Amino acid sequence: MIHIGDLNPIQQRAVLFEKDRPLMILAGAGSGKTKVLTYRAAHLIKDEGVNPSSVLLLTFTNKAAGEMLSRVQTLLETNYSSPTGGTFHSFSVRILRKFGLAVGVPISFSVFDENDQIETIKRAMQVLGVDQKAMRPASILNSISDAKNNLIGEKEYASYAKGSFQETVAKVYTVYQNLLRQYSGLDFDDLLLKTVKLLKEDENTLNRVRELFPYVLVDEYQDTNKAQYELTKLLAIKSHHLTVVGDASQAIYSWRGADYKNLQYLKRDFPEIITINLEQNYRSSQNILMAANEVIEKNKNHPILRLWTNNEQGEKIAIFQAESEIDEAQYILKEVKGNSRKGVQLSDYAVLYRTNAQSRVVEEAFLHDGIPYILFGGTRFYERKEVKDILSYLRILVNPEDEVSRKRAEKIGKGRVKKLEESRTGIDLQSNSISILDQVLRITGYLDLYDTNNEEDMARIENIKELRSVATEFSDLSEFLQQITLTEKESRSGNTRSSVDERDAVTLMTLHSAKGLEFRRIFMVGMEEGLFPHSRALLSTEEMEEERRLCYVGMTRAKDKLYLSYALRRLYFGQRNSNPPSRFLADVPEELIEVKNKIRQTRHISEQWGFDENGNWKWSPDD
DNA sequence: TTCAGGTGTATTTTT
DNA sequence: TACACCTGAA
Repeated sequence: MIHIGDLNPIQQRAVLFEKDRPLMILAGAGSGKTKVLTYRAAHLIKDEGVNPSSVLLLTFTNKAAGEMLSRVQTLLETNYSSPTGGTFHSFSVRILRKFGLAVGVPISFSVFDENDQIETIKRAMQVLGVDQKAMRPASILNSISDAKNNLIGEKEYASYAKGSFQETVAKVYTVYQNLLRQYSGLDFDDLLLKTVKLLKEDENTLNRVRELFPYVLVDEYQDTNKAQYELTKLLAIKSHHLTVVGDASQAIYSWRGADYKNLQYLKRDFPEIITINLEQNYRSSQNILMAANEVIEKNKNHPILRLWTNNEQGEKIAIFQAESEIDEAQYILKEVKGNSRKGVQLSDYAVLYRTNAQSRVVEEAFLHDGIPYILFGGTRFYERKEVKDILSYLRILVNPEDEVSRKRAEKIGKGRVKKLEESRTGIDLQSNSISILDQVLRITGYLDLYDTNNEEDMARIENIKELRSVATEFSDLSEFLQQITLTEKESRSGNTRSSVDERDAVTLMTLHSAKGLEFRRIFMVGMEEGLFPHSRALLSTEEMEEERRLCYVGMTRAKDKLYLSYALRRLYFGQRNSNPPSRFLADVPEELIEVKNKIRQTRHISEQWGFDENGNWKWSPDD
């Protein structure tokens, strides 16, 4: 038996719940959802005798997948092999490599990332003579991606298209798909789409895959899109061996096609599904939890778990009214420095903001005072120029049809591509990825482009070395290329900026990237109408609810202390604005708040703003 | 092939 | 304000 003594009774029930029945675990923030899911996987294997490789764990990020697998492994101890796990996308790649031919997917397809997609869209627009200034390729791609996420193919889209925009999209969509076929390329969305298509159309494969993975466990189910929903349904509808974990209140990716309603749809497709709610929170203080509850309660369109905790009441929520964005940053600085003397570490802090552009002011303040920080979300490793350059060489070797990569390679230098093509016959594509990579570097002389005395160039060379070390992990080149496009790597260069001890640093990131993480002390900055909630969400109830969920996610990251701040005047994209304080602030109950700035301590903030008796937004700063 | 200068655009970004 | 992208000239 696996040891479940450290779980609460409800968690235990979820872990031990009968294995042949579909189970939906609604798990609030900080309620131990990953713990429950990993324990359940371990329980199936160790106590129920399920073959480890028959257990399929699906998530959205490689990081989360990796962590789940290693946690299961720890629970199982050594004499068990690992369950199967990964992201929906990497799982799809594996299925398509093995069985994709049945729906016309070549084994060595290229995986097109967003950049490649845009390039292909541009090409399609060129073919059709669509003016790229009149219609932005990115917004066309958006519509196409949206359609794909909802399993709408180009023909079906064309039949629904209304108005000139959609009609153009429909045309581009068709040409785009033709180009992808020509290039032997699948974009991110196709990976899911084609896999669903394959399982729907080819019964042999469906049965085979069901045999291979009779037990399916999915984390963060509120983030699934239609394609992912269909995929899990296809896998589990017959066996009923499905466990999903999710929380509608933490759904913040609807703009990428995610639909928290999939949690409800599951009840329709699996009528015998049992729901277990995990509502005890182990992370936050009572005050933080109460405040977060009040904020999320305003949402009417989805179920809301009422979290509770045995933790201490804790400190009050600090609200700070800054004069400007610079003043706001100074406040953070002062607070961080003040507490560091009291034994609070820099790594206990995270500063969360709605938009990336907001990081700059905070960075400047930290930089000026020599406070080390880690900034999340720069250019991703596999999107760096030098990495993509080399990958484009490799991609044309594996898949000569890949015109997007060819174009990129030719931009580096036509001569180099020519040399590479001439040597093609001398390169054994069956040999190790790393040896092929080294041959490519030698043949193209790519490294000559960089000057070892130049600091920036050296960083690029470092990245290439990093890429080499990843290549050693894959023997098959085609598999290497397909998987790494779907993998985010921790990029070490250029992120930490300080000479001080690198391990202890404040974290700076967007609210979105904070999901799933926790910190002792959280600053949420820019709590202003138009910024957070963002101006784009102001007109739509749906989007406003998502902003509110985002606020909830941010607040529930904090264990001990939550700081909310806003600025009376803010310079944003070269414009000076005066935004009213965020409506979310007004939802935090008065008795949980301490107002940090001296100026307006006399008057309680909720008298200054909020909704008036007619439900209209009001704001009256007293100067 | 390279680079300077003009132009357009700026929400979030798991893969 | 800032920067990615495109264009055209050298």
